[in-house]
This record gives sequence, C-alpha cells and structure tokens, in this order.
Amino acid sequence: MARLAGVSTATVSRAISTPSVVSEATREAVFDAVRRTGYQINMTARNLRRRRTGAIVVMVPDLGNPFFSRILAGIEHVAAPAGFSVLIVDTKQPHAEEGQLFTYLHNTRADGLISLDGSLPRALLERLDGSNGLPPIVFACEWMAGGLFSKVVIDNAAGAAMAVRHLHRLGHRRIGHVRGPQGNVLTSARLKGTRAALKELGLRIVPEWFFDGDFSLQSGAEAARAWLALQERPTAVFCASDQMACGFISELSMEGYSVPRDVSVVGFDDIDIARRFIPSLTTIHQPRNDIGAEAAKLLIERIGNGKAAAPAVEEVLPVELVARESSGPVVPH
Amino acid sequence: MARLAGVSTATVSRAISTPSVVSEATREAVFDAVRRTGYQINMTARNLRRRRTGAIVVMVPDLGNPFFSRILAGIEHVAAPAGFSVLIVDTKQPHAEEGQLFTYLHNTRADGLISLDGSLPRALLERLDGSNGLPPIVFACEWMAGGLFSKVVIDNAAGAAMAVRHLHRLGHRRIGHVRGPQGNVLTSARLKGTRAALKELGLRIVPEWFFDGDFSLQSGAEAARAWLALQERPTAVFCASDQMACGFISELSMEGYSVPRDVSVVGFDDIDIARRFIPSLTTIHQPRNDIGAEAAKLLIERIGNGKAAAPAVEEVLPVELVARESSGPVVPH
DNA sequence: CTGCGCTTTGTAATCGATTACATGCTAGCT
DNA sequence: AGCTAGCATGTAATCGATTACAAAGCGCAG
Repeated sequence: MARLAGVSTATVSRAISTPSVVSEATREAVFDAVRRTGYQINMTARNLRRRRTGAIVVMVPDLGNPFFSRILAGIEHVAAPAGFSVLIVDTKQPHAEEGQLFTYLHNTRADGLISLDGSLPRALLERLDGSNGLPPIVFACEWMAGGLFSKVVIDNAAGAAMAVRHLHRLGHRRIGHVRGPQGNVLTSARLKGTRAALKELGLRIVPEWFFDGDFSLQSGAEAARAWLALQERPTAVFCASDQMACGFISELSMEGYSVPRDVSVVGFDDIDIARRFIPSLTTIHQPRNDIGAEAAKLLIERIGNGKAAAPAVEEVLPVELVARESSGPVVPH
Repeated sequence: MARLAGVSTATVSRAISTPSVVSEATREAVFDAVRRTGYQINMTARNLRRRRTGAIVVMVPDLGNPFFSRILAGIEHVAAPAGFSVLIVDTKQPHAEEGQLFTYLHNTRADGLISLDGSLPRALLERLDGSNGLPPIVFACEWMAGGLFSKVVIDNAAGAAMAVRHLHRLGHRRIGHVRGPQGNVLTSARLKGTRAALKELGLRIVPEWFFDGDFSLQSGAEAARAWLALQERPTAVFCASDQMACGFISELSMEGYSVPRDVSVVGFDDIDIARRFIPSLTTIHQPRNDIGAEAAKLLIERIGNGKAAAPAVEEVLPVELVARESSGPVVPH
C-alpha cells in the first residue's frame, strides 16, 4: 500500500486520517493508490491503537417489542454519521445473564452504552464502577434510581395525569388503570401520576380497578378479563402501554363489548398502529425517534469528553395527549 | 497482569483461550489474578491478531417496522452465544448511501453479513467481490436475484396462493391484491403467487383490483381509498403485508365499512398485533424468529469454514395460513 | 552566508493479545 | 546412566494502524 503510493506507511496514515498535514501531491498519490487497490482501512487495528472500539452498545429489554424499534432508528441515525457502530443486546434473552452482560458493558467492547432497560442488575454496575472499566452510560426511556447516570426520558407521571384528566373531562368518574410490570420504573412513575391525578380530581381510588400487566398485548387481554369479572366496573381505563390497550380492547371486542361505548380506553406510547387500531387509540405520544437521537447525542458527547466524568444530565422530552376514538363521553346505561 | 500471576504474557493468553494446554496450577494462578484485578480481555487486540472482528452486520430495510424486530431477536439469540456481536444498519436511513454501506460490508468491519434487504445496490456487491474483501453474506426474507448468495426465505408465492385459495374456498370470486413496493423481490413473488392461484382457480384478473402499496400502514389506507373509488369492487383483498391489511381495514372502518362484512381481507406476516386487531387478521404466518436464527446459524457456519467459498445454500421455511376473523364467506348485498 | 523555523516525510515504538519457535524439565524406555 | 518424547513455559515476532520523534528540505531574515 505504502509502496504503491511511493511513500511510507506513516504518510499513508496521515493522508487518510489527517489530510491537512500532507502535501497536495502526496495526498493525491495516496488517494489514487487507495482507489486503485480498493483499500479499506482496518478498523480493528485503528481502534486498538486509538484505544477505542468505535461501537456503542444498546441494551434493549425486548427486541420483539415494536415500541423500541423507532428508538433504535433514532440512535442509529445519530451514531452512524458520527462513526459509531450500533451493537444491540437483548437483555431479556436467556443467555444474557449477568456475566454475559458484563462483558458487553466493559469498555473493551464498546465506547459507550445506551440502556433502554432500567432494571440492569445493580451489582453489575457496581462491579463496573469498581473495576473502573465503566464506559459512559446513558439511560433512555427507562432509568435506574439514584441519579448517578444521565438519562433521556419523558415525564411519565405527567403523561399519566394527562390521560386521567382527559377521561375526567369526558365525564368519567370511575377510572381504572392497567399497570406495567412489577418493579419497572415506568410502571411506578405512571402509577404515581395516575393516583395523583385521581386524588387531585377527587375521584375514587379503588384497588380492584388497578390491574396487573407487563406492557404486552397478552397482559392487556388478561386485564380485560379481570375488568369483565368486576361487579362495579370503571367506565374508563388508562393502560400504561398501547400494546396493553390494544389487547384490552381486543379481548373485550371478542366478548361483545365495544370501546368507547362500554368503556373508554387510553393508552401510552403512541406506537404506529395506535392511529390505525379500531377504534383508533387515544394515547400519550412519546417522541420515540427523538428519545433515541438525544440519547445517542448525549452519549457521543460524553465519549468525546474523555474521562471528564461530567455530572449526570437529565433530559426530559415533552409528551402530549392524542385524543382519538377509543375514549368518549361516559354513556349512561 | 502476567506479573501478578507470576507467569509470562504468553501463558496468561494460553490460560484464557486454551485452558487445556497449561498446567492445573498455573491455570488457577492466572484465573485468580483475573478475578482479583477484574481483568477483561481486550477484544480489539484479540481480533486484530486473529484477523477477525467478532461482529456480524445485519442490514435492515427499515428498523421502524415491527416485522423485523423478531427476526433480529432470532439472530441475536444465535449470534451472542457464538461470540458474535450484532451490528445493525438501517439501509434506508439518509446517511446510508452506497459509500457508507460499503464500509460496513467490508470485511474489516464485520466477519459476515445478514441482509434483510434484497435491494442492495448491485454495484456495491460487485465492488466487494472485486476487492475480494467480500465477507460471507446470507440473505434472509428478501434476497437478490442470481442465486449467488445463500438465503433463508419462505415460499412467498405459495403463501400468496394459500391466501387466494382460502378466499376462494369462502366463496369469493372477485379477489384483489395490495402489492408491496415496486422492485421488491417479495412484491413480485407474492404477486406471482397471487396471479397463479387466481388463474388456476379460473378467477378474473382485473388490473384495477391490483393496488399499489409499500408494506406500510399508510399505503394500506391508500389502497382502501382506491377500493372505495371502484365501480365494481372485489369482495376480498389479499394484502402483501399485515401492516397494509391493518391500514386497509382501518381506513374502511373510518368510512363506515366493516370487515369481513363488506370485504374480506387477508394479510401476510402474522405480526404480533394481527391476532389482536379488530377484526383479528387472517394472515400467512412466517416463522420470523426461526428465519433470523437460521440465517445466523448459516452465516456463522460459513464464517467458521474460512474461505471455503461453499456453494450458495437456499433454505425455505414453511408458512401457514392462520384463518381468523378478517375473512369470511362472501355476503350477497 | 548562516541559522531559525516551518512544513513534509520517514523511522520506529506502540496499542494488547496470539502464536511460532525455542528451551527446560520430567518421565519412561533401553 | 543416557536418550527421547512430550509437556509446560518463556521469548519474541506479529496483526495493521497511529504517532512521538527525528530529520530533511525550504524560505526568509539578520
């Protein structure tokens, strides 16, 4: 390669990575040789020397969930032009136990980490911190309590409150809620927002109207069965995810109930299908693409800073209520 | 590190990557040192020496499409235990022009490649081939004509024919089709299967009943508008993707039409929401997880083979019709 | 004319692991 | 005892780029 261009390897390297320091003529000669041979730089060698990996890892709780795909697209969109590859790890896969995850997190594998999973084992992060192999981490959507890490999130409690107030405005006084999975930060934030809004509006808080769920379609359907089994039913239900809302409505529909006639439903996320579901879903819109993009931007900035250990930043993106057909005025029967 | 364990770097390396060749005692000493220091091997250096990258690249036409997420999960599921990181590239992102893609494909970036996108620029692959930097490639779902590459696919034409025959069995004689995007291999395979089945069954093939689409929700809705505008409407429509089927039904529903009363609809893919849509979607089920897993298996095998340049393999996975509520007997009006 | 400083290029060390080759040691055989 | 086979380990080269340092070439000012 260097021989072909008639210069030393050092000059070739300079021509490629710092073109401004080599003379016009040599630069041309090198580029010419590059074109002729179809030479491609060896990233592994470059990264070894530069002591970086050129990759960022994204931890996704469940790749199968369409909620995440747009966030990934947002991340990719920012990371690729900045020269970072995006490595994806599904934290809920069976092989992804602590040991495995650990090797991913370690800085010999990636320059930085975006986690969409707020329930990474605490021990893991402490181990990382201890071995000072901790790469910069940014949480997105979900996060870990403690304020140690930067995060890009939405105001979940406010979103939940918006949903409840919307239902109240429509005349609903008996409002239920389908929770997310136990122990999840989003679950508790949305639950808290829901309770706060109910209280503020002077509405009843009835334990039987709070259904278990885990964000999935299936769990929404199960919540619907629980709703059907109630003596006194809420006239409106706020689901902590659109998927659950779809499952809820779907199951009711199979039993001959109709939304919003028999019960109003509000979801959370505004996934693509929400506006095309039947009835179209009233929901809390999250800027999924922006969440990914912001998280990537933040992370890359942090990687650039070197070991500056900047204080944790918290970015809160706006949510908004999108009123569609799944919620309507309360119907006397 | 080596000093801590009281041995040479060579021995440390052997203890870690070929434990069987070092003595019991030294092995223990090394592992002990590893545990105490929290040492993590530097993948970059290892990969440089081994002349591999430890990563496989997956090219996805559109990360935002939930159809792909499960395939990715399948890939990840196989790749991670085999020691490969999964790098994801969205080929439809604006920054992903030929040059960018090229650097991804090149073997200094990844040991192999799975493409879910059958419309990679031909020039790209030729360039790769020419510069003999071509890493093993496996196509999944989509593929490129020419039989040069291994692929893991389903029998799209057969799937389409199953859909048409199903509608015929229900009494439909006027059957339409919503196509996928122009120039896509899936579009043409499914179109071909549709036409072949129509012909075989002695049904009319009416150009106005073939609607343009691009697999998206939105394009399904547009097809519905086209359907509404027809003088003589088909009583059943087979959509080349579930997303389009959902968009189609949704748009009709907004106009006061109901499925399957006014028109039967069959989709393709069996995405998660299909069984929870209202009406639940009759569709052609693809084993998405298996497609990903098989593709990864095939690719990794190929990578292991070294430059053996094995002949292209074609794996065809089974599809099946899942009859649900969106298709029903033809209703006289 | 000499010398300083700037630009451009080459030499060689370096990143951190792997591995070919050499060496030392032990066991087993004659 | 002497010799060989084979195991365990150390030495040093290697992967392919980057970069500190040195040196060469050139222009310009004193």
